[in-house]
Amino acid sequence: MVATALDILRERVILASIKDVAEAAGVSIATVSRALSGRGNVSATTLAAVRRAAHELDYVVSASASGLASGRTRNIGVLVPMINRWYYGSVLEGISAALMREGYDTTLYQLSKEVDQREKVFSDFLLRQRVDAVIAVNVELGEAEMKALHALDKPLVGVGGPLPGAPTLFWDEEAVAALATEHLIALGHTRIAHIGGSQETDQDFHLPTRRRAGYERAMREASLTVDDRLYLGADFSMAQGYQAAKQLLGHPVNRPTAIFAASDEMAIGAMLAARDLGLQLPHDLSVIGIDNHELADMFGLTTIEQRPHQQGETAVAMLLRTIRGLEPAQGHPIEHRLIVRSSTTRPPA
Amino acid sequence: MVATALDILRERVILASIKDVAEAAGVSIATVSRALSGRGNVSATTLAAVRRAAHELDYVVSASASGLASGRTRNIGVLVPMINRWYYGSVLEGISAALMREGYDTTLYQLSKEVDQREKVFSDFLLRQRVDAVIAVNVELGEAEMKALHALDKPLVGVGGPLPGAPTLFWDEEAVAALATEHLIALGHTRIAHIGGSQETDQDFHLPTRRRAGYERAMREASLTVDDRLYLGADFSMAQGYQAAKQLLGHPVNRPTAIFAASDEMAIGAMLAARDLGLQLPHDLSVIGIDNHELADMFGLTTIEQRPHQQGETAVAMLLRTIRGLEPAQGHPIEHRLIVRSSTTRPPA
DNA sequence: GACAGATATGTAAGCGTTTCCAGAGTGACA
DNA sequence: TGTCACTCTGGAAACGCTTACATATCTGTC
Repeated sequence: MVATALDILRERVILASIKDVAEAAGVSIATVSRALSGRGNVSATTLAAVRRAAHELDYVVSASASGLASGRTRNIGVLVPMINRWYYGSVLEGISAALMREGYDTTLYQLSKEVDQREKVFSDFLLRQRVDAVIAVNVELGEAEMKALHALDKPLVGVGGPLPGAPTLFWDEEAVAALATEHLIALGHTRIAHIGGSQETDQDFHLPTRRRAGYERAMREASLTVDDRLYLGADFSMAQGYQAAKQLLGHPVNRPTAIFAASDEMAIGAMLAARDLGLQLPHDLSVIGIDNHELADMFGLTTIEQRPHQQGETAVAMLLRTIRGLEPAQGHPIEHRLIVRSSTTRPPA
Repeated sequence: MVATALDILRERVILASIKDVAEAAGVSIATVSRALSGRGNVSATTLAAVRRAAHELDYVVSASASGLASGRTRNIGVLVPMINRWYYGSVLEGISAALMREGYDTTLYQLSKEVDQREKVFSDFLLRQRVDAVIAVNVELGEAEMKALHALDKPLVGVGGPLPGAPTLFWDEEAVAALATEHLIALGHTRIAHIGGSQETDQDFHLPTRRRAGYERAMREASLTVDDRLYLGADFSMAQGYQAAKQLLGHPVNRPTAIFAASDEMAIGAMLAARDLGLQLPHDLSVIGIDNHELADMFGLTTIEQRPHQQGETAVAMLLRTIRGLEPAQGHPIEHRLIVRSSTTRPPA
């Protein structure tokens, strides 16, 4: 019988257990466990022998057995409301890369819109004793959910959203929004519109409200009137940003000279709308967004940078401090940075 | 001492074990296991008693213990090259939602660009016996990696990329590209440019090459000459699509009347470039992409739809068939659909 | 050279399940 | 009434580790 390429693939490996390693190295299984896990004293020669045996047998510790015996799983649960948006994808990439570097697995719990599915995450999935800790990304939790999370009695870190009772990496949303607005004010704009969140988006996370508050504060501090007709809600997507901008710019009276959008995607939508209306950018209209989305550079969009990948990495670092029993990390604000590109300029004379 | 809101959160739950449930229900632990897992015979009354006891004690089976004893983990490993792109995020959402519905956890293995990290996925992470099966999304695996994957001897399903020896959900890339090209030909175009992949992108997955082949086949079948000057490589991003289109359209001689881009993002970049050059769309230039990206609708982009969320769901269904011991699913092509919007029209007279 | 303290190793008791096996009970049938 | 087949249940042996405890060996000190 001729071995085909596929036959070779089928070549199956019998997994070695700690016992096999112990025999091969000529020591007890307790010593193997100590040598490989780095807990307890092992002489240098024994350590070397065990390592070599383990390597030759392709031994990898069984997660179930180790987890059952020790209560540690080397696995972290990550709670996200969705995955296929640039922000969440980037945070996840950061988290997953950092965890892998530290030898941890990442298991993903997407909080579905379907209520019973969402409930199951808290009542079943997280209770299976599969994770050592939880990172919650930008999720607004109900009281029962918070209780369930804390009842796990496992380290917990929040990213983005507020997470009562747990260290959280948060953006000072108000300050960020104020900064964006102040940038426009400093350029001389007075009629500044804001495209923020809608009723709907605000239920998920209160961020739009806080950004709007920052915008209004900056306006007032500059003694500019806040005109409700210059506020429009949208769902943070490019398409709705486009719609909202058309609405704002199409009105014959008192057209704004600048738009502050609560996300880069909406800001880009606004730029496209202005162009379609025949406005010259940035001469006739300045636009600023928030995120430093990967598309911002291409559109020359002035924005405020948040680095989601970095946030994911930082959250992992905070979590590991706690897991390793170091003084637990404190929640703290994420730094932000204004990136000025070509989409903002002085208002037309 | 007054209980604050945070104190309430700290209220800790002692986890019940199967023994507690057995005592509460007045049966043996073996019976509880049978009742709750649905394996083996249990009388209706016993079943009810066990269920009630389990519910009252908030009992959830320990993943480690169950995994150790049975070898089943109720956890699926998902291999992806990256996360923060619309396509991957959407596939992941589909996979994760479908798995959760079935009571499975999803653990994420992002194949890093760093070689040693990538190697660790195959040599350590996947061998920890933490997963029951693996879904590989659009990853081009080396021979050693394929061997490692098959050596796990666990069900394996591929999405997108080719996965020798495992059922794969794949796109007929050539047919899709040919269809896009034929759409333009049918409208009367003869000078059709193609923006495809670059050397670099092709190393990751051979998809750009196959798409180019489809384009050339369609051209030849229509007796049109394939002009190498009408091919440009890019990295599938909007920015590089923009650059490539500027290059193609800026040339004074023999400007193409249509562009087929191998991704919607590149196609949108091309549309923006054309606009910036003062061309009237779609009159002066037709553009077609591939993906039906979430932005395609807003830009009126004609495209060929692939539904990544759906693909994720389907992959899970295929996997579960195998896990459950049903006749394992066969790999098969994903259906595709031409969606005609306003970005394509007849060439200028 | 005796002894304390540190270091290295082995023994064995879990960890919380699943599942094989045996035995008890039940009903059908001759 | 005895036998067989079937359903239901419990006892107990895994599953592959970690770790408390006991023991043995090695330092250095006086």
